[in-house]
Amino acid sequence: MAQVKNTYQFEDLLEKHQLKKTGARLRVLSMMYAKNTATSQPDLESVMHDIDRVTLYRILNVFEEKGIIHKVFDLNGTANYAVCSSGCHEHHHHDEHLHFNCTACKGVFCLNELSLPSINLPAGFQASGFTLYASGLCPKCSAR
Amino acid sequence: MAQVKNTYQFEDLLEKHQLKKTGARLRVLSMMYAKNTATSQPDLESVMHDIDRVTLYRILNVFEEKGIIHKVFDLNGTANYAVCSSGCHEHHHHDEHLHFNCTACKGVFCLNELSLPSINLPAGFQASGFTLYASGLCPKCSAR
DNA sequence: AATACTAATGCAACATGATTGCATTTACCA
DNA sequence: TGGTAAATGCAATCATGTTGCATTAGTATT
Repeated sequence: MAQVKNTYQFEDLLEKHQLKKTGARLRVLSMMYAKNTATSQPDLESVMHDIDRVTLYRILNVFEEKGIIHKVFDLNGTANYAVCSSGCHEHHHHDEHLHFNCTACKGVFCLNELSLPSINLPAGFQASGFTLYASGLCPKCSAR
Repeated sequence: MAQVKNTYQFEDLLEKHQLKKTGARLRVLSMMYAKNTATSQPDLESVMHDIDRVTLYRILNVFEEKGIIHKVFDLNGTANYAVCSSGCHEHHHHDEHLHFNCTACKGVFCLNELSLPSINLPAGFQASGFTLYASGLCPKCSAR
């Protein structure tokens, strides 16, 4: 879901994680918080032409390490990133929700409101995290 | 699960799908049926040095189209392929089972015996397929 | 068994995303 | 307002995925 924030809140967020408040990081944050779908690095590159690919790569990496965003792969296996819900902490992500891949618009939706039912694994398997993927049509695309 | 088959059965399998019985295809089949984890193309390349990358790529693609194997992404977003269970048909995969990624040995396990609980999606979303991913330690790695 | 036809393969080349090293710049604290 | 470590930009490399085309090989037919 889109979580509206202003620049001051983004600055606080960076400060909280001991990250310097740079223009690139603030722009990435504002873009990711403004949309309700996950964002791939190519998505960011197509908008922020003046920021180097490697810089974006490292921004996404450090945001993931700090628990600000989490990574989710789309149907092509390319990494997408979405703003974490409140349950995320550094080095301990809590993205056990449903990731919906729209086959038409290629959007990746994080449906945080859905909780996963408990799963019993076969003997010997020790799971540290679950992620449920669904593919199909998102509301906009299915309305056509 | 490892499904033991002999060469004649692999030839029948290819014939059934109107695919020519070539050495490369038979070797890929025997390797994939022999193991109980999913196989990436780099895995195949590291063993079958004499077969071209592109050939392996196309073999995996045609096997997936025919419903012989199905694709599953590992934690790095690279494609892995596993032998389909009985429920798979051409252009209509039935891989709605649990995919387990071992963070230690990097193995990808398809746990066909587990069926997914039913999921209620938010209004507007129309799902055509589900896949559940778990990450953690497989039996061998957790035993250490 | 020889032939012909189509599918399958190998090779070259290209595309995209991920990743590292290093020099330069910038944020921020003393 | 410097000084310092972090952040950025640039160049380069690697891995995987993908297409086109010439050659080879499987298979059906005679």
